[in-house]
Amino acid sequence: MSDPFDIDNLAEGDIPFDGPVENTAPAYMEGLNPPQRQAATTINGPLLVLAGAGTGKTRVLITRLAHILTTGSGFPGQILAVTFTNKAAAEMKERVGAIIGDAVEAMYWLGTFHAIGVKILRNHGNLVGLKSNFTILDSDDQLRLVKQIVRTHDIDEKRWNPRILAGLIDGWKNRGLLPSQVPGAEARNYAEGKGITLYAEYQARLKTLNAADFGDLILLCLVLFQNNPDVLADYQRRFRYILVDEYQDTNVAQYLLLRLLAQGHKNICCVGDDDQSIYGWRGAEVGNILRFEQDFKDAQIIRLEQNYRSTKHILGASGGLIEGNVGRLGKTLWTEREGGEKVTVNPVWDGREEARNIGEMIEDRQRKQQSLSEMAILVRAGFQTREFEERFLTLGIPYRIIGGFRFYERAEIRDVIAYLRHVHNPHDSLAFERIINVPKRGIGAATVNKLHNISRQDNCSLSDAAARIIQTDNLRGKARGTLSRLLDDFARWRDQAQDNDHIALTETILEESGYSDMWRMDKSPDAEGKLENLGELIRAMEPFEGLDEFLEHIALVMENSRNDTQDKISIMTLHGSKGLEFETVFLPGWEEDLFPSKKSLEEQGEKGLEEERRLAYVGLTRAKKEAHIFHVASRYLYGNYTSPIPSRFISELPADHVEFKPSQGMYGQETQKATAKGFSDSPRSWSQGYISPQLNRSKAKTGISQPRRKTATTSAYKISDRVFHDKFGYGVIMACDGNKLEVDFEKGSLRKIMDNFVSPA
DNA sequence: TTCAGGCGCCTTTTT
DNA sequence: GGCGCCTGAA
Repeated sequence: MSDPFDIDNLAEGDIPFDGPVENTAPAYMEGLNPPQRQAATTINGPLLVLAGAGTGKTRVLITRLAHILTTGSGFPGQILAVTFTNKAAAEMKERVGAIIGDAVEAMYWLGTFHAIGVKILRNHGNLVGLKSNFTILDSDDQLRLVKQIVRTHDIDEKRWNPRILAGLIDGWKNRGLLPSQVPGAEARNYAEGKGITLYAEYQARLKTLNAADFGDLILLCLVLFQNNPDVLADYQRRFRYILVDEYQDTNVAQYLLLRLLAQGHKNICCVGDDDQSIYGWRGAEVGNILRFEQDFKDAQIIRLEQNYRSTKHILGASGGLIEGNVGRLGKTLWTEREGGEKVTVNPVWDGREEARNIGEMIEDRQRKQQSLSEMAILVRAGFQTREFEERFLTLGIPYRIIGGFRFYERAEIRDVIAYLRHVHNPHDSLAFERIINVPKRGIGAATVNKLHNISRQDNCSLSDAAARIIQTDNLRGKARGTLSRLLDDFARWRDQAQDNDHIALTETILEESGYSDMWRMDKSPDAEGKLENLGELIRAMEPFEGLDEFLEHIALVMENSRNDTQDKISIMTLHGSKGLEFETVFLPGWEEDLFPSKKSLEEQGEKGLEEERRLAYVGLTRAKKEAHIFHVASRYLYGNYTSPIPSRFISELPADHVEFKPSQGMYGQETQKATAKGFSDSPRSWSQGYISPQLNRSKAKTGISQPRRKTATTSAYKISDRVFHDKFGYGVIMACDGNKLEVDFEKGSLRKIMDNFVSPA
């Protein structure tokens, strides 16, 4: 499907830096191969760079930016550089800075789509009904607001879950559709046609709240530009060069925004890989990349196909797999590297076996001096991580789970932020509602309902409503007093906020509101951790100048930036692994229904299957040297044992690049290929040839635990010491054996744990 | 208003 | 099997 002539044709095109510059190529160009160099220097006109996995995409992006700036073709402020994550934006800034120095600080328009949307709306939001200090709602706030609206409409929430509506609204916004533009047919998707009305109401409500949700940050920019050609023209003039990373992940709204902005200078460069588009389920449109040539006249396309990451076998296996997708732009990755091991397929009995086998392989590689940070376990779904965690805790293999709960999403953190948000902006009713009865003040649903009614009637904020109600007899006794006190508290905190010491302010609020006390009194095992998190929040606030900056930061950056330098193996979802690379990659759970995900196939059909296949492709291509696929015969899922069949993706792998491992004695001596038929046709072969876990465990003991025991030092802990564990909380040591402890945890479990996983308490 | 027990769901996730 | 959400009783 790939067209090898493309590159040749393009290479002979009129590239400004052919010839003379070749000899005097600046240092930052060194080491780029011809297509990479061409991608970095073709700065005029629309350009699509199709960058396969591991082909040096980031390098090209950085070089291109450096090239534009050092040749004086554009000033830092004239470049719009868009990424999808804050992490990617930060990395880009750092690496460009390493080449061009402090000038990178002037790259005001380098950031995520959303961050750029915010910048535009803070300046011109008044043209779309937003004051410049508008609040950014996260998905939690968004859902609460949707619920409120649904409830005013007498809709059966059982039948029409507000979450569905929130999802629909997101989807519409991703496609750049205002309530008036949603196709009528789609109204039927929620509550017999009320969907669009509710969407309209939701938008109206956002305006009263002076708030925007994530989708609005793009959608309202579109509206702004469509209705105000003069403002658009300004931005079109300003953005001399536009650069978009991970273009395959753009949604329709983002694409439309780019297209508007690019009409000025038409110097737009999009970099992406259609084979790595894995976010279709949240609105990403692969079509954007497939259509680039039609949408941007005279567009050039450059393919980066030389892979610098993986061995031939890994490229062969992943390349063969992805060929199963139709409608690709097509690339054939190649490498100069020789040798390497085949991708292995490992049938095991169940999830515990899977974790045990992978654990052994990890220890094996550790003994061969491979560091843990060069290994990763990539799973399809979050729940798969548990089995590995448990196994690694017993083995004492340090691990790191990437993704999962994020710091700013924890309830206690969101509570404190709600206090701060409401101090910062008294009209932030969602924040006010969140903490109006946290800690418990005796202001329950009945009171809040009254407040909502007033707020709707008088079109005022919730705290205004509160201020009004306490003047009346509408609310009596205790509630009236506490509410009045709460309003006084906020008034006082707002005064204190004038001092511009956001840290002291937060500490005051935590104490005076009784929030810290609430957790200090709490007897539950995680209360301690919650208090620690509050401390961490205060620390996280330190780098910021004031409350404004901090709130803006956390609205857009939800990730936990705890740095952790210890050598650990990474466990993460396949989605989370995009853009990363490891020497060795373990891919457990390649079974039908789990991977490809049943739900994805049910909802999206062939389209869903192709996205799952791309996910498999992403997983395999993370590996530099080794990729090991696992599938089980018995998977414990939602309280039931299931007998899955191996993933169809396994049988799609080209045989030349794959080694099918024997299934741990389950088929006797015979090395059997695990085709999709393998297990389902002969379920009995599992029970017949299967070595019991007990047997295997004793084998594992002699093979694995022994050398570990030799190096075991005497633990600093002794029996009856109290300790704390990140996951299990507090406990008391019941037994010590070298550095292995047996701990009776207060949450009720008795566990064997390596001493470096606990701290004294 | 609060808390306990029952019901239903259960992929991926950034901003 | 377990968590979160909602409902109903005190």
